[in-house]
Amino acid sequence: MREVRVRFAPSPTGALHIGGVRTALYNYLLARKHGGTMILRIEDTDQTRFVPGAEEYILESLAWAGIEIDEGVSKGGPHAPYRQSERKVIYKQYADQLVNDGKAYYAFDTEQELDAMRERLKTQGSSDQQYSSGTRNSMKNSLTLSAIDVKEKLDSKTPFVIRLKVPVNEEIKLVDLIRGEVNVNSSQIDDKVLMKSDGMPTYHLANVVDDYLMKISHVIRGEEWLPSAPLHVLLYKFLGWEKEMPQFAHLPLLLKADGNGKLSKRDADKAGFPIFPIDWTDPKTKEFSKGFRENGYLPQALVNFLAFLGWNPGTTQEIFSVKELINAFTLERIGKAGAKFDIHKAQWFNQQYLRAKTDEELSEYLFNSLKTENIDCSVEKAKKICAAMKERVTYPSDFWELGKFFFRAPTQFDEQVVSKKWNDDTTKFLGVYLDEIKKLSLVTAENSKSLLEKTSLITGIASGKIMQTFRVALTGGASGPDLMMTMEIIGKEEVTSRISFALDNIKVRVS
RNA sequence: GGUCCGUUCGUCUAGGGGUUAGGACACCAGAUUUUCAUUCUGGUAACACGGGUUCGAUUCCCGUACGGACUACCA
Repeated sequence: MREVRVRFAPSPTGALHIGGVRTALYNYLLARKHGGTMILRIEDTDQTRFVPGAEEYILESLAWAGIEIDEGVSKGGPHAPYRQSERKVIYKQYADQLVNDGKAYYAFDTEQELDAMRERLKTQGSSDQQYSSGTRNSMKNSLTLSAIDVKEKLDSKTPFVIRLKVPVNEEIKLVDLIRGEVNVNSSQIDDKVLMKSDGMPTYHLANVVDDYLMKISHVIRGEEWLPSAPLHVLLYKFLGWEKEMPQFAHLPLLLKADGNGKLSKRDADKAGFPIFPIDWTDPKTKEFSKGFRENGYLPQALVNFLAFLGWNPGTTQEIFSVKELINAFTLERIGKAGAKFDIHKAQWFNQQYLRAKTDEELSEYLFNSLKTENIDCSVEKAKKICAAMKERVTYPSDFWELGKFFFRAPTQFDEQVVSKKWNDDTTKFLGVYLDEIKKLSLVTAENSKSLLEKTSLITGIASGKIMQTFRVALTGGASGPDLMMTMEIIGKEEVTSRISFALDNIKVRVS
């Protein structure tokens, strides 16, 4: 097997879609598995779609996800530059070569003329309106114009593009590592523009030239490129690079969770989950897109989730560290069908990764929230809270969101529980409990528990009957972690004042 | 419209000519628990359809349907 060199080649036109992150991940996994090289190339040949900040966004997103770049933009390397806009002269050279070899030609058609051609074909009922072997002879190009005319146009700086002269009726075979053999007849392919009138190459020329020059061994990209892959094969052939042609692997698409179709920001917004790695505000439209990072997803969890969208190891193991992923990953085990993006599973992965952390690591998350809330807390207390909350959080912010009551006495009480279960037994039980707890010097989970039993004996009320109202009195909410531990954490002062407050403020509803 | 790609529980998927079609998420139920959650146990639930080939097809082949991608001087 030749040296593995793969590339992730996004264009800086906005936020990096989560599907792009998965593509990058698979590239990265393959590179790491074979001790190869992961290259980041920026495909910015469309100047009209360039969005400032997008490249930085891509870099930051990949770094956050732990996808390391060995060579490329921001990193440098033997094949620099890695930004296509900076490689203009290189592409021109190969485009010229193709023209000289008779594999490509100049075309001078204006936009209006192209439109007219398509319109004409349409009204004729033709099934395709492509600029191809069937139409090129009726257009304005170096194939139909005299050599003198062409020279004159070129000299007078008439805008032109260079088009590939796609042969007629030739079977083009392409072996895709995921889909197997794909055959396309060349008559189906149009005379793609290789060089645009602004002197920039199109994606097709640029990616083939760069992949060759950068010695790419595997092209792993989204399925949307499959239809143009035969064209790329043709280009390799025409350029004389057939032997060095990389292997192709076209990844199945990420689809929306319900209904059909490609996963879009619209759908994600509607369902309330992100589809971009990190927050992004479009500098032009000011449109905001939320990110997985800011929404509390751990990068490892997201990576694990993403890896399983379209790939699986063939075992029942689901939790994989990046190292394990690298080890287990093979292109052969990538599926063919599109995968629906179900955020539930991502949440589950997030929970799993959160739970695997130590109380100490977890308390960092809590401290983050406490800092913005301006609340002081000892490390010991934070760790205890995290230990108690660990099994019930999905996101790091949940430690605060679900555990506010550790720091703030309730002012409101769960309506449902109060109206259903708050009764004379509750007030009686809590009254006695309050008196007893005041006698303790320190409240621990243990002694508050035995006090519970003691109070039960004194009052003759089973503790089970009042536990829910007890919790509401203490925390305001109907559910939460172990109550005794909660009492230990908030301490005697808080426990007594909260019980008193509840007793004074919750009205008994006579049923 | 044309070309290409795809189709196993609701979702991610394993499997593969003869299986009780397996796992995970979600969902439901029971158990545990001071509540909720956790945990444990159990359950509902799938081979798109029609033709072949075959003793036998969900698996192979061909169609159909459905879905998707592409069809720009965008990537």
